[in-house]
Amino acid sequence: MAASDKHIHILDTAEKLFAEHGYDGTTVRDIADAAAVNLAMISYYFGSKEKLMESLFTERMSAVKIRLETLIQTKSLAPFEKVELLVDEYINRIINKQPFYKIMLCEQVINKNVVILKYLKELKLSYAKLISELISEGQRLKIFRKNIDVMMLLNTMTGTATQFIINQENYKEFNNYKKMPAAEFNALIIIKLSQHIKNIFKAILGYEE
Amino acid sequence: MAASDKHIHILDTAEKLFAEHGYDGTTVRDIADAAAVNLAMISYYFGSKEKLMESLFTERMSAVKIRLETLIQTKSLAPFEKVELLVDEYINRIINKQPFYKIMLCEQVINKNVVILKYLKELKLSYAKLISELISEGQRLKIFRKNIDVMMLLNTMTGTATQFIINQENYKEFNNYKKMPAAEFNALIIIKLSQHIKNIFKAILGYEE
DNA sequence: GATAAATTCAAACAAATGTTTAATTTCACA
DNA sequence: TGTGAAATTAAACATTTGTTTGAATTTATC
Repeated sequence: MAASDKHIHILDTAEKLFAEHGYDGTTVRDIADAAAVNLAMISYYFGSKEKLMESLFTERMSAVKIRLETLIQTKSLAPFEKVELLVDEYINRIINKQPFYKIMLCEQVINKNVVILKYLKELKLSYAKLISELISEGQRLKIFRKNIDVMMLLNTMTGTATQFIINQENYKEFNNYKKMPAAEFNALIIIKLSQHIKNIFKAILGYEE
Repeated sequence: MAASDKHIHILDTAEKLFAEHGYDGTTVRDIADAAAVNLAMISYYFGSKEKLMESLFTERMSAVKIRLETLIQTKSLAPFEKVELLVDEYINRIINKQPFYKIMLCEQVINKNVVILKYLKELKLSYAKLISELISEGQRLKIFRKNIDVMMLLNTMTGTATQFIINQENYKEFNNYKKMPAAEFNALIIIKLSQHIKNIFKAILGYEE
């Protein structure tokens, strides 16, 4: 296995374990064993457990950051189309990257790693500003209602999705989805979640399609 | 200090630390030091770190459980009044008990302690069933729309509130609440959150006051 | 005030932790 | 094919971890 492949392999393994048992609940030995590499390789490649975590974050977040910057440039869409695009992309991302979003959630509660927290804060504020401008534009065009609490709306989007991930097994049980194959369930849930959030956005922003 | 007082004092201290640094990120020595009791007292009182955590959970959840059982009995309110009462109570509870809800959040992500997970699952399903019946009643009375995804609606309530807690400092910064005293901010936010969730419920359930 | 039970304490325990070491192996390239 | 850098390894390192011990102290009960 090439060095860069091993690097990626360790990150993938660590992600899985951090998501399952938390950062502090995962030992460097756990990661080494699961990735089938020597214990010392983790220090060798990443420097430390903490830096491995930071590597994982910057690696996984870079795509999000780039996408955000592209979105800011996009001019061709109407405000409500942009909002809905944003919802679709977010739901797709969180459902397809559940382990990472679990880690992110815990990391936000346990405010320990300042590097990660600063990184997350910047990204969040960028997002809030983007949507703020988007909504302002819609308000100028008289499509959106006035007095929108942008962050509260974002909390609803991210919160609903996050809570869904945490609550997934209960959801399956309650709605008799237990037997459905995982891929099919994921596809279904992406549609359901997106629709649910868009309905809420419509109701709060006050637009019709 | 009486034995039962010390018991409570240790639980309170542990709650604070678990919320700040997570279960695995908090050592028994951290708790003993912060509570100003001897290290051995924690084993003496609770048996183990794990059982201390379980004690904290059953202690904090018992009130919720009792309240839920009372709500199930309540007959005098209209369905939409019951729904709104439920929202109000939930938001009040989560805002006033933030540290505990942070712990609960992480504990759900990191599915380790089976005792706690089972406890939480039962309570959640009870809640979902209560609201399910509530909504069915509203549907019979033609007050609520048909085809409501109850768990998704609950995810939105708990998710929005949870996300708010996590995101609190960013929210303050973004909305210029930095200088507001904590008590005043909490009071304000309880109103804002409740109103926000109730608006969403109204839109999705489709009723008017 | 004597007695026994409950509480408190410093110290010790073994196991687990993140990290480093120093020797060995692998591999690209001349 | 020989050489030096990169990669890999088992072992060791010093701390930290949850828990226990056994003696000392306090408290409650008579």
